[in-house]
Amino acid sequence: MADFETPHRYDAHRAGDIETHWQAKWIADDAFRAPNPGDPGFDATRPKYYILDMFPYPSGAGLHVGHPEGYTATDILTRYKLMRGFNVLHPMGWDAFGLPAEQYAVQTGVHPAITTRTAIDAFRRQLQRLGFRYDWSREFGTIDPDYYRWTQSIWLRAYRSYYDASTGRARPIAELESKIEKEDRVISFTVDVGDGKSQQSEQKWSACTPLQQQSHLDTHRLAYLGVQTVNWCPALGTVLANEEIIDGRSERGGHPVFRMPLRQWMFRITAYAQRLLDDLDLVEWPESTRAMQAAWIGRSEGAEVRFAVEEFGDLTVFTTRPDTLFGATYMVVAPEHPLIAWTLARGERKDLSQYVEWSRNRSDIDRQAESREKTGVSLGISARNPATGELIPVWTADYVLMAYGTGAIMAVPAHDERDFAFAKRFELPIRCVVAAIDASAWTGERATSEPGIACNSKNDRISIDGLSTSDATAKIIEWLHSCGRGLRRVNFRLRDWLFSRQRYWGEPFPIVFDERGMHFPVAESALPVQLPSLADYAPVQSDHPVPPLGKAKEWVHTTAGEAGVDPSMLAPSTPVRREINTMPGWAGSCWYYLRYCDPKNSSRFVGKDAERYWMGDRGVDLYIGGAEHAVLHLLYARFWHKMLFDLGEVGTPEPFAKLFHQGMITSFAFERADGSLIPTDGVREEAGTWREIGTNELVTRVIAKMSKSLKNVVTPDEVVEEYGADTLRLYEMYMGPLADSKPWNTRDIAGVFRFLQRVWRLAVDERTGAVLFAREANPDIERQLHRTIHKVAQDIERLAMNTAIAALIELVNVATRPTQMKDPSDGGLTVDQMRRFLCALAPFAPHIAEELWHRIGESSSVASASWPVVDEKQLVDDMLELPVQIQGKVRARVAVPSGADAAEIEKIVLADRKVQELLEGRTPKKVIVVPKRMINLLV
RNA sequence: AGGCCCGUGGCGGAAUUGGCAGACGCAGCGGACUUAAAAUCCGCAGAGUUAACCCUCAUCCGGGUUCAAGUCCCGGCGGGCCUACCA
Repeated sequence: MADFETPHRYDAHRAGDIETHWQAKWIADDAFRAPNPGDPGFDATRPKYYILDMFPYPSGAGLHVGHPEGYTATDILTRYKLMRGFNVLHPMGWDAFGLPAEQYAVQTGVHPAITTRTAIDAFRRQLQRLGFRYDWSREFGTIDPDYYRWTQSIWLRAYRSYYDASTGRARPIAELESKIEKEDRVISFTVDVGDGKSQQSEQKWSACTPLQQQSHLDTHRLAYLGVQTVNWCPALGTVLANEEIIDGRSERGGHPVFRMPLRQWMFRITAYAQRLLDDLDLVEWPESTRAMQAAWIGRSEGAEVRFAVEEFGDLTVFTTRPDTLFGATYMVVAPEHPLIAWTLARGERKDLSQYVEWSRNRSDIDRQAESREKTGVSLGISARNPATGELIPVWTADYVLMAYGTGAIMAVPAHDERDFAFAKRFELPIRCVVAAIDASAWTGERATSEPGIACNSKNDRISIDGLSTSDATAKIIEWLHSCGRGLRRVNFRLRDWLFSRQRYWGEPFPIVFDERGMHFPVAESALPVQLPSLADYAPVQSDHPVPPLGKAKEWVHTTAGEAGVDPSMLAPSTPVRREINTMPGWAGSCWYYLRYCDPKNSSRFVGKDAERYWMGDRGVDLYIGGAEHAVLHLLYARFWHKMLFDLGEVGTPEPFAKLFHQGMITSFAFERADGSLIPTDGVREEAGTWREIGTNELVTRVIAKMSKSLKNVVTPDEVVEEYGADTLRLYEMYMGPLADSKPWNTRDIAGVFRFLQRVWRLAVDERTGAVLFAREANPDIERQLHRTIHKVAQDIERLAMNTAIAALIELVNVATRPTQMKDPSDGGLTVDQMRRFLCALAPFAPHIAEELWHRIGESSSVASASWPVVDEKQLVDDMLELPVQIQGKVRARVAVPSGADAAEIEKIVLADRKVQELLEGRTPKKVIVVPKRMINLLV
């Protein structure tokens, strides 16, 4: 409350008035619009800067104070870069399709089309109240048909493309098709044989049915229909990508997930595995994120080795340790491996079929719960070890995964922990074939997987005994190759990306099926395929996937002409059914940063000129968002971008040049002696300690995530109400380093609020409202002003907003007039100094800066001012006080001219009376001088 | 279990490249103003010792490299994140 004596004080009410006034004015003046090349007002002489916040997912709960942290940082940088003469693109929009919105809708009974719009409006309102300088004319949501029309279009491009391994890039599949047709190649394809089972077959292209031809092409398309073992989550009523599963449960909701084979739309992201790995070198990303992506891609080098099985043929394994081949005493195949079906077909094997059935129905959680006790069953057949010539037994066990490598392994129990545990459990032979480097004897108590020296590894034709692991590996691969039993191979952990979801709230696929089961794309001109409005959109909880779109019967069953299939592919009257799966939540966020460059374009997903200009040579200049997207979103978006790059649609190989993760904003909670947590309102403070209300027991303050149950959630709205948006922005940035996780402490907010009050008082008389200036510039303040502006600029560039603000506070503290000062023009800043100071403050606290800027007589916006020029001469002192160390301890300080070189400094210091006293007549044996830093005397 | 990151006053943090540890803010203490309080302004403020200066100790613990270590290296302890049968 403004005191009656100081009616012109900067308080929460005044802050609110100032902020809403300027926010309305900025919007009315269209001040945030960033023109594109060719637009009026576009200045081609300026360099571009594209700064992007991670796509927010507007939830019904609205913003909490964690959201604006990254947004405030990008806003500061945006405003700063504009003042530095850049054309800045800083857009905002909404990622609004997907599971959370749909689940919220199911819970509340309100259609997701309505709940998402409401949530978006609330988010936008809250963001605008903080004064963020987004170009709102570029705003869109992934649920806008004008947007998802292009999401579908890009998907179609992937559908129409294949990865050409010879050139290492994506190309139109029509090229592949005409080549196969011309050469009339023998092609392989899958035929359904009923019962959901299928078979591989092959013959010449010309002899194939169109369905068989399509089945073959599907094995090349980048977006393809394939049968995969999927992660089925009955509770969510949908399948999930591997990336969406944590500890065997769904990332959202923590429901159990089961594996089952299903025909689904996939993305051939594995084709890009090597490039996705290699190009991590092109980007300026946090090391931890690059490491996580590399680990997810999971490249391993090794060999493929073929073991002969009587009558069946070759059983192929992948191994990273082919040098241990002589130690392979048994083999294991995954329960889903074709060898199992083959074995079962040859005769009744109840134990085997029971094991396979049991392991298939076991969720991943069960597997983990049972602490990895190895289970398995022998197939009762043998394979020949190509190195030893021995027949070794073949087992099946669920510790071998069908989805990795070939789904089969050679087991080397002496040198692999898992194989060792299995061999012990089932009493299988263990043979040491790698001796330790230190020549210590193998104890047989545990597997040794470290590299060493090969031993017990020779036959009539080859010996690798005595070779190091790497030499032995090279030699055995060469030998395997020469006798046709194996070859060098690189394997990736990355698997193809499952892109279908059995949910309602997502982009429909632009695809239809005819009665033969062939799929046909919807023509570009017929896009978007609109999501039909469904009253009952709830997922169907069941043991088998039932997509809710199936309920839109009239929409599903249509004709090729109605659906928009090119008449040259299918006659318009042909009855077809639409694809009823939808795309996953990730789809829309894979390319939104491109759409921002040219959001209204109705003929392309992004205009070429706009894309070339804003994306430049390296893509988005700075991308800020949470580390939780380190793998999923960032990997998917890179993959889409690379496809578009190959197809000539975008100009950069990578989408995001520089990435930065802001830390999490946590909160305080209180912990009892037994470790249980107490909500914030159940505790009172008493002389620096905290006691639980009621029991009066001492509790300790701990850092915890903000959560409803702990009653420690803080929303931007309440902070804005109490202090204003500028204070909130300042506090969020002042808390600590942007990258760190830091606790919200409501008590500390007062500090930055008081700072803004001092800024205000520096320029405005609180009693009269008159503007105040110093009559003349104080040279010390002038010097510090230059230094402050210099430091603020440097700190913003490295996103160290906290120290930039500290520098601004220091300056204001120095310039503040003492209460006793009778004539305000005896202190403070001159109008010219005030102008420059406000420029430096404006990126952080744009509203108060704008208000004062106008009060001191400026008419245009402070945001369009140029960043103040710093006089280099003001940054250096004439004299420096150097610490003088004797034996490495600071004992004195000596003033030296700042330009003095080492010899001069030594002379001055040794001549100093205090130094001579401390030396007591001793002569230094050694003198270390670091100009501008310190001097160290050793006696 | 493995990989990565982190550990600085009562609290949030600063120290950008190995060079004066603790900037700035919160909380605290003292003073000025006031009849008084709030607000404001001016100071103090790592710990020990001291009237004060000095001095000693101090960046989780223990070693090491260096003229010099919060910063680099090795080994512990504590916390966080990621991965988790990937052959």
